[in-house]
Amino acid sequence: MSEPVVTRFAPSPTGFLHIGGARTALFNWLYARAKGGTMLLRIEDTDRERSTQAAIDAILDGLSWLGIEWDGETIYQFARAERHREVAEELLAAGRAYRCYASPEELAEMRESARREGRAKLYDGRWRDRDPAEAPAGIKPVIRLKAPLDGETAIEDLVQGRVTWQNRDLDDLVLLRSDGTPTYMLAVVVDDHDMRVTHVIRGDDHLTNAARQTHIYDAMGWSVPAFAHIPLIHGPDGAKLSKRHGALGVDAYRAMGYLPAALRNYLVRLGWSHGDQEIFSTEEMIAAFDVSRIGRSAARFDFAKLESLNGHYMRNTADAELLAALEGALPYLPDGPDVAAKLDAPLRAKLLAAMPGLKDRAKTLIDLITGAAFVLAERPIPIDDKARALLTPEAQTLLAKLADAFEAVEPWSVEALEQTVRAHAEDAGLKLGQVAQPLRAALTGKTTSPGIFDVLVVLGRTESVGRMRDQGRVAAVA
RNA sequence: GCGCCCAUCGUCUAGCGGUCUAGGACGUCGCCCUUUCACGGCGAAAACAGGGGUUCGAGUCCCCUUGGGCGCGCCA
Repeated sequence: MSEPVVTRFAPSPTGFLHIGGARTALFNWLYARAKGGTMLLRIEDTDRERSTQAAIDAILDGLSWLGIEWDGETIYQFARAERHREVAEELLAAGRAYRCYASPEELAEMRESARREGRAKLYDGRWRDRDPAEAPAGIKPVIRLKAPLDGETAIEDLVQGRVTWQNRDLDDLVLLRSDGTPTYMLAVVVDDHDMRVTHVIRGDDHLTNAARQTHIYDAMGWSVPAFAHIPLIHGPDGAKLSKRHGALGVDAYRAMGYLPAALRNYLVRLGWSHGDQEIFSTEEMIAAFDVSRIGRSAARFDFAKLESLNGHYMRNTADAELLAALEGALPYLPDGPDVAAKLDAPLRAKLLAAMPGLKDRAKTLIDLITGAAFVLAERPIPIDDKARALLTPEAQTLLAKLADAFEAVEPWSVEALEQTVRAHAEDAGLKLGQVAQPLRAALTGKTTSPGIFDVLVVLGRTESVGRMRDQGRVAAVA
């Protein structure tokens, strides 16, 4: 009965896809999926000076890493400039727009006096009804919209509610620049209309634009789409999260070892809620999502929560799948390429075996690599200071004896190993921990690791005994 | 300066006039589990910005103040 939902994500390729843009894309995508509609992607590349192919690639790459897929062909706004110009001419012909010959200096003056006199409207409309015959020679005009002078303009925002402006505060915006290129305001309206966009979901930094864009829709006699202006994401300090303030691109989150599913889950809960639910599978998100549940206040970005969520997702990912995710992320992670270079079938098998113990202790894929260092290390393995301190002469003696015992343990299993170690500890009058810690130090070079018997099993008899002998010492020598 | 938006624990949020002595999650702090570290379990501290209304009754509605944000380009 009602028309199918069409949303769009419309980034300008002047930088990477930052976290706010990623969430906007996510919301557009979720809404379209939730309503059985489509999400379109439009690259707003009309600023020829600042748009770059690198930025376009980064945005596309970021979206696909996040698992956000758009429908249909990517639309490039600049390619539609001719159509935008047409609409401007149409408006001009219909008397809904006019040529303005004001110079930059005049404009600056107008702005200054408006500000001085406390007026909202910056451009005074001096060419609005002026005879074109008075046009100064040799000056290329811009085309401005004849915006309504009185009354008010309102939008029924799906998130913000009814928002109203007095038309006397809104001036005649430029549609076409003096060089004949369309402005953003014109291009957005024409494209959204031509693309049959039904729902414009974007950051609330565009809220004021909605009023002015409404004027263009009205002038063309087009129906205005539904707006949903979502609150912005701020940095931990409450200031705007933007490129200028050190915000990160989504590629940075990939490089920090976050899983796309975790980032999606974190992002969806920033501004949107579904009762007390914190964890959402993609299917659940789609089923539960609605713009009416989006809050109106800005949120601060909290790395601690993202990290916690990421840990949750890692623990709940099957070992093989997590290993695959790790391998896929290796090219982007610090030291990742080194790991990738030495990753062969036997090593992969060891990592897989170690994964249950590793993933419980990791919040990010970087943690996973750090934790897996003992698997990756080659004899003689590096021993850190805290581990070194554990390797006292007594401990070294113990390790040597234990190594002898390990030669004979059958089978090489957690159970058999534990039995052997406990027996040794008892004989020596030591607690299990007093034996386990030096053992851990010799085997992993650290004071923390997965369960020590799991470590032994993952490493195998030869490697384990070898590492123990590297650190061990027979009593007679000491 | 002008316009618009926002305001519940440190953070993300639940709350849609009475069930709120305000719930959940992250973080913090205890305790338990324990071979380390995690994980897990249990528990604690922690918020309705302030002031006026409306109402029998306000975190929930209205107004003001304060605080924050966004916008005000021939950028997008």
